[in-house]
Amino acid sequence: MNAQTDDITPGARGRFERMHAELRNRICLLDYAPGTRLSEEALAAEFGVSRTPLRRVLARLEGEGLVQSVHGVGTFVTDVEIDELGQTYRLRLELAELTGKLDPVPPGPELMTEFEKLLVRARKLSREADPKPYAQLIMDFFLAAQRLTANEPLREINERLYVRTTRIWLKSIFAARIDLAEEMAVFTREVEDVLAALRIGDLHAASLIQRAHISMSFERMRRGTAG
Amino acid sequence: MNAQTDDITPGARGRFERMHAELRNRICLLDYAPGTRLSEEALAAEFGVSRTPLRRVLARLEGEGLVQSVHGVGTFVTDVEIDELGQTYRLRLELAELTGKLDPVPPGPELMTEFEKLLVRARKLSREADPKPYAQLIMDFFLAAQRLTANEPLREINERLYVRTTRIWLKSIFAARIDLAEEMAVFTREVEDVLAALRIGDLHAASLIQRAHISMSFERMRRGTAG
DNA sequence: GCGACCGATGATGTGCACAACATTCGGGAT
DNA sequence: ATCCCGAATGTTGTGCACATCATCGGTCGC
Repeated sequence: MNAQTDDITPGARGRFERMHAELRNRICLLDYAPGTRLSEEALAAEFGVSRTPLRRVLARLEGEGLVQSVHGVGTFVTDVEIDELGQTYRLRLELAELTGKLDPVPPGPELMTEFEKLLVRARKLSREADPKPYAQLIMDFFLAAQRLTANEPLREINERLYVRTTRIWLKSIFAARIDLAEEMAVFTREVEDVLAALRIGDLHAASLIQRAHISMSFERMRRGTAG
Repeated sequence: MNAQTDDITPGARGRFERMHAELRNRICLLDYAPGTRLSEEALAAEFGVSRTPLRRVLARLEGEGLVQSVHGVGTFVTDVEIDELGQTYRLRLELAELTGKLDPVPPGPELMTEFEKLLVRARKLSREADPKPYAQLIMDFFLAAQRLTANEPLREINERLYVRTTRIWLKSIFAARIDLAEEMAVFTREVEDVLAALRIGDLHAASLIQRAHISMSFERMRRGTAG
């Protein structure tokens, strides 16, 4: 997810980072839905390594709360129950606002261009059966917004909570109860509003907008899942 | 660090948890100072296992930012430079206050008793050459304060940031520039004030007091280290 | 027929030998 | 004397065989 993740670092460390990033992406983009069993042997064969280094990757993912290994049964992509999801979202609300207050970094022209491209992508994205483009767009927007703070620990924590919750939210969205087109319209509006705030240099406002949208999107999910 | 960490869970999971907790404690209590090299073979022999499961523990610790492994060189206890330390402390300030606002849990009589015991320990603790009792007391106070919120993700993140920073702070304290007796007097005052706030049921005030003390203690460390 | 037991099966966990890598130290050419 | 190269050493990383565990299905006893 970080910038240096996708480069072609040689050696053992590079292999580890690439496998880790790849598996995390698959989990976040719902290639592996919550509950899916991950075969160590199959993944090891796919990446062309033995089980040993792959298991190290899985151990890291387990530390991040994305998978859970059970002796003699398998390693499964974690799911998150509604209670903990609510706690996490309430925390993400506050952290989103902090992103605009703690070590804020005014966006340069290239970052502004990136936000504009994200807005174009959001407007173009039509109804799709595959959750992947949605997940990718929303994650790219999240990552772009992360660049508005220089506080590295805050970014790390934000990412940590993001990958644990958004895939669950995305899964709920596609589970049917929620109107997908409306959800994307709301998201497009969020990008527009954040972009407007950034154009006048008000980072705190941008973070408040995101805070509001995180809150509302969770509320929509909660209502859609409950009925 | 959690309650279920120190129980005697059998099987592979239990061994892992126990080794992990033990090594984390040693790092946090400065048994292994920043920069120390950890020998996989020696630790494996000590715990009576082979290198394989021990390496899994080290991988977890690396994910938590407590150690770093370098191929062909060794795994070393991490140090934190002043810049990132400042970022982390600024973040911890905000999170400390959140602990009083997000899912607050009024302390029961047993927790109040624990705080009172901590106050007694703080008052008794005289000048010592060994940092361990100080580290243990401060950590116990931190853990007790964590029980004032039911927000599990917040607690997890608080702990994560705590273990990464407090050992560095403690190391600086014992590096000489800072008056140890005065530092402990300030800490005792913090426990007293938090206890007073809890007695009248004002959890937000308790969190604000802790926020203030985190800020001030970092400032004292910064000044002591800079000169 | 039904239930309990047990063996087969397939998964993760462990131990060990070896590979890859970085550092260090010593010897030889200049 | 100095610099460079390479072997020796010690470390983490990898591959593989086996141990341990949970699950499932068949079979035996009742």
